[in-house]
Amino acid sequence: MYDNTLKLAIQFQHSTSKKYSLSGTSCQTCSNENCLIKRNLKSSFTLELAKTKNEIKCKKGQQFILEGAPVIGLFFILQGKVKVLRTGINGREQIVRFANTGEIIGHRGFGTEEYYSIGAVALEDTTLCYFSKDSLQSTLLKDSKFTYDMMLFYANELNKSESKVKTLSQMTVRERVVDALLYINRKFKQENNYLGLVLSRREYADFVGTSEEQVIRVLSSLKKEKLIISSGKRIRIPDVAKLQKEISEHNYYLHC
DNA sequence: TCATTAATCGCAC
DNA sequence: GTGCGATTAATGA
Repeated sequence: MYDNTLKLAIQFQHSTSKKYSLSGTSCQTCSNENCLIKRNLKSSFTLELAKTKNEIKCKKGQQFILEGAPVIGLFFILQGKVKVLRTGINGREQIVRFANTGEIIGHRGFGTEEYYSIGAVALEDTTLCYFSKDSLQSTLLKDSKFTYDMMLFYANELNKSESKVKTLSQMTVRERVVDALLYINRKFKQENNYLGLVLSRREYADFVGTSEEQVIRVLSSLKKEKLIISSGKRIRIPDVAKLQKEISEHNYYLHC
């Protein structure tokens, strides 16, 4: 069954190395100050790495990492929003996390893994910076500061994913939905507390691990209780502290 | 506008 | 809590 994905991945690898040569934003002029590469540009090794950057443009809804495809490198989000998912039981998708501008995608597949264990889909038109596995690997071997920063990043990611396990296993559906709303709010904050990321009920369900119906029920009761304000897919949290109280009794103060 | 897709609700289990 | 199916709302060609 992986035949097709493999073929696609190879095609993809081909097109990224040929068509999208060094163009667009260079790392030096990039405004993503929290990007790992950007932060380490003082090093000559990283500067070398920055030169190998490829830019990839993704349309909304486009999948740029296929589950089970061979690992070809690492992606940084130059601009856009992405969901990272894994296919679960019965082919239902489980959204592992969301990623915003400046974040890294595909790092789990890096190193010993041969194939990506996750898929990634652009949630809006997104521009990615792509670095090949080889050039990244040689930089990591030479530049200890960069490697150290990567390690911190990995440690942090692991911490988050452990928190997520706790959330899923110990909280009720309602609490999980509230937690998800607060997470999206923290991560994709927008003016006047509107969530900066619009998700379908299905996507909320896939993220918190329930059915779409459950999400709908929780959201409409939250709306009745005036804890959220929503019109269609857009959701607003009028009082973040009040919503936080819904889960703070658990003392499990969670992922960011 | 109309057709397709998503959201909602009620109901049985 | 879960899952189906009917109804209604939203979206996009």
